[in-house]
Amino acid sequence: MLNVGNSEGVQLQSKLFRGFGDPARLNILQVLRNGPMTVSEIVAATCMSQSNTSNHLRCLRECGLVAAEQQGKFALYRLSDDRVGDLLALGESLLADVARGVYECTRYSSPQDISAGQKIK
Amino acid sequence: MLNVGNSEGVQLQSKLFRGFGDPARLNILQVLRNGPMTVSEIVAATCMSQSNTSNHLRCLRECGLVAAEQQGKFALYRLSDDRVGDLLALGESLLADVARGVYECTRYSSPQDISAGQKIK
DNA sequence: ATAATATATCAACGTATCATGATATATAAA
DNA sequence: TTTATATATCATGATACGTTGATATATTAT
Repeated sequence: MLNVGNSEGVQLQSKLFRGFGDPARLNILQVLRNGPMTVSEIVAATCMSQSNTSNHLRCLRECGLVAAEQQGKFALYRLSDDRVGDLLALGESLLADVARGVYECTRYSSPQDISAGQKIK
Repeated sequence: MLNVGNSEGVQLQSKLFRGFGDPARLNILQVLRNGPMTVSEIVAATCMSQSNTSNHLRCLRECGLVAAEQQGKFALYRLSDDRVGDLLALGESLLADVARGVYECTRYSSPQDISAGQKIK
């Protein structure tokens, strides 16, 4: 029953950033910077499965990071706000200077990097 | 600069954003916006345990989001780059417009809100 | 009508991740 | 020296998360 990040603002903001913190969702957001895309196009661009893409799109849509527009049997998704792209750009700018540290960070970090590395036993 | 859109760039950037996506780490980053603080001060400001704070500080430090300076038996932490604060500010700005959606998003979202939060009445 | 296409939904399982708690290290004071 | 204070480390248990795969829904074509 710990109260980590007890402030409502921190909780909400962490959920917002979590939208950017998952590789699959970030991948979707990045490809949408090129302009609106249908789900099929996003699937092709990200090489993710259809259900996985749709699952994450729902999350991104509910969180207001992307917006969807139904067009016949297609669903056209777009970044909902310029600041979403701004955040991605700012993240890129920052990453350009801290990339080495991020890459080497193994604690509380990306699972793929750990499993790809040597196992310690 | 990074070629975002490729999978490696997305992986790295997702790790970067994950630094902001955890409530505990975000809490630390937010309090550090007020200026450099020792670990004890961060512990007091965030109401987190000492070991938990230290664990997350290590991650943030290794990822280059914060910098530490040893001063006697104290360790003074600060945000490493202005863009870290910029990202937080931009997140707040965006959140001001999408907060309702973020709050209601239950899939791929913050665990504390579900388990510790009050049920819908 | 049926079939094909596009997207959404959701349960379930494997695993990454977090907080804890004990311990280690280091510096400063007594 | 011993004690207190400050911070770091790390194994571990609990659980939240993401992918998969099956299925549902909806629209368009035949």
